Amino acid sequence: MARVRKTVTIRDVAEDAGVSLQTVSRVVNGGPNVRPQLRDKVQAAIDRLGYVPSLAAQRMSGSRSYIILAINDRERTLADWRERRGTDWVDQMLLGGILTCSKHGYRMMVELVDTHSDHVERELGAALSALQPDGVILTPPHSENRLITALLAERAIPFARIGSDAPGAGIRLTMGDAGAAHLATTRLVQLGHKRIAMIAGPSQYSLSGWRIAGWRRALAEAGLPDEGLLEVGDFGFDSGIRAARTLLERNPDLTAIIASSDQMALAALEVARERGLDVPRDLSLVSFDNTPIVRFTQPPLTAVDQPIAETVARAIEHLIARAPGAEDGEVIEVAAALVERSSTAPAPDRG
Amino acid sequence: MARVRKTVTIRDVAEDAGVSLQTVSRVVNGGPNVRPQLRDKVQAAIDRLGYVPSLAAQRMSGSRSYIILAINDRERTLADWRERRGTDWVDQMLLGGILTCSKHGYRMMVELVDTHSDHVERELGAALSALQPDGVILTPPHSENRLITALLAERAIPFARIGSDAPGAGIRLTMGDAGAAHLATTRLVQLGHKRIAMIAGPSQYSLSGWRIAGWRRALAEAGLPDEGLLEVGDFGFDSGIRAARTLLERNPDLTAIIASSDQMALAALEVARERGLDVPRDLSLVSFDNTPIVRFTQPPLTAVDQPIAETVARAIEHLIARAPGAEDGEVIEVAAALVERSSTAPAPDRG
DNA sequence: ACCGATCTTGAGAGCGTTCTCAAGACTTGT
DNA sequence: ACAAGTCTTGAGAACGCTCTCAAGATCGGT
Repeated sequence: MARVRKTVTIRDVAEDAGVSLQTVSRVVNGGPNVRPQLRDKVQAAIDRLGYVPSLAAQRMSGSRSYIILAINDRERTLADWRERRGTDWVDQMLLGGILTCSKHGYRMMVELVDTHSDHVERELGAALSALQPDGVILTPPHSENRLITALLAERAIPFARIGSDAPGAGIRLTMGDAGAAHLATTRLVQLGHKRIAMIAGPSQYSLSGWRIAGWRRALAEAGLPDEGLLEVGDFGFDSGIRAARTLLERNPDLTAIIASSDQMALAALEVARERGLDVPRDLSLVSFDNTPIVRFTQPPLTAVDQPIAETVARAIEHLIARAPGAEDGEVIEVAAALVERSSTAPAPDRG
Repeated sequence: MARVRKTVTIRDVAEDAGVSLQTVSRVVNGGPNVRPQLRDKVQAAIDRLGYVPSLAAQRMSGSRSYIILAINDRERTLADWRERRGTDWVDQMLLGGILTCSKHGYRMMVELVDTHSDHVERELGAALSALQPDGVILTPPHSENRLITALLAERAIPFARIGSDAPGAGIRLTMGDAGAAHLATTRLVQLGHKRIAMIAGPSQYSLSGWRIAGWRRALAEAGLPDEGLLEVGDFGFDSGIRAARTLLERNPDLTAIIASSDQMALAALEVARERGLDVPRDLSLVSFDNTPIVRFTQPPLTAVDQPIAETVARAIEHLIARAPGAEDGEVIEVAAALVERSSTAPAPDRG
């Protein structure tokens, strides 16, 4: 039986190096005003003993908690997960978060919260009290929730809102939704398409509006109409089926669809198949999100890649470093990219 | 400007209820020996004030940290993520973990560790010192790593190893790999297949061996040969391409392949396509993992669904509850299921 | 009623860290 | 060489909680 090793504390290091606790603390935190010689001696002791400060104790002593909390929607996450749909937001956030946090000595935690329940405040409040995070990242639809932002403001916890339009406290980040929709639409225009429809997300999401705006602007610039070419879904597969059917029935001359989620794009692909339309020969398709599944459909889908991980990374850096310009109310835009695969092609020749 | 609310501490509750800190603590922790009347009074104060204990303070005072740490391989996770391949392990673990943890008042954190670097110990040691988790969950290949298990044993941190054969400390959990491979193979035998190949994972992974064993046993039971029908990949797409080509060239009468990962199954599908073989008419295909992508291929793949989330959930419950039978060295088996889709069919008639 | 055992409650220390503040060691300017 | 700063270091309190231990309240048996 190996003897259980006692935890190495700051006191052990102080004794080993023959200095006070305070000096060790200063060295650990890179504080100023420590003579180089002493600093080296302490650092040597730290390395030798393998000392790492206890997060809990650091938090206790009134300094930071070194925890960033990401809030996700429980219902949607669980549904995605249960149906093995791919929990894109969660893993993208988590990875972007973990990487960025660890770079700065922070940790990321994910909290699932019920958006629609009356006790959002209660649930979130409990998490905040327990964890006392140094920052919170809100994704849609939580980033649009007034109750939540008010709660965070009241507790003076810095937070970042991703994909929200609502003004107010907190840094805001967007993933260039309008620009991406504009880009995708313009690309389809270049390919000769004249009737380009959009299946949008629900209107409660600010990003739905941005995408519609980008699409409209591109159409207007090309002198193309948008009447009858917009349908609204809920990001899910079934809503995509309904929307795609409606669009294709109403517009016999439709040659391109932009869907506001991969699931809805998959649904559009399915509808095309059931109507005997070949993608991309008869119908071009662009989706939003670029989750792993769209690479393996037949054909692989052209998609707008949402830079979730990068956006979260940016959010975290502002949160912890209070990076220059991290004023409340500032808006940071991370650009999305269009990944062209095989679901887009020149418009069919209507000879 | 709303006034910033001060954190509610146990002291506030004690004052409000007119009792000592200790009594509040007992109520919060469900301690024994508190008169019902007093308990109710304290509970009322807790509810009124919205008190939630600080995790950091709890940890400090020598009790538990209420943190479960899951260790994942950094390299593999990052590669999966960068290529938008779907980080199945991460999100499945995370979700199973978050759900189970929150049910018991715990939190889950994910740590990415370099398996192949010499400083695994250093990296992991730092995480353990900082977080002081109450339990650690190890997935392959970390669950097979002696250095890691020794480190955890030395620090007396309970840990669970998923998918490892290596004896030693810690609870072990498997996802019924042998059984699942046996099940899949038997199903193919029932469909009339006589030449059933396997593309296995690397031999360092215990689960590779288990799957091969299950496959071999099923073949033996059916009186079928296994010579020349085994190829080894590294779970990745490219290795699957090589393995599938080799198998099909070497065995002209091959009618079924079981791949030990979704990526390798996708590769086999690709190879079938390039050789003009129709799946499932000419070749049946079964994959392992059942990540979201295999539902959207053409045809959708029959797959062994790895119950990662459930396994993690079980691991956590043993770790925190020290559930009955959580003896070190115990092995818990969670059964995997076969999800039949359209990549399997009766063996072609060799007339 | 009385004695010992058991319940219930509270007081005080301690967990590992950082914060505040004060004391001593150097500088610098004259 | 002396006063007035500036650096460097350390002592002690504080953070919010649970642990240990002791004191008072209550109970059961005679």
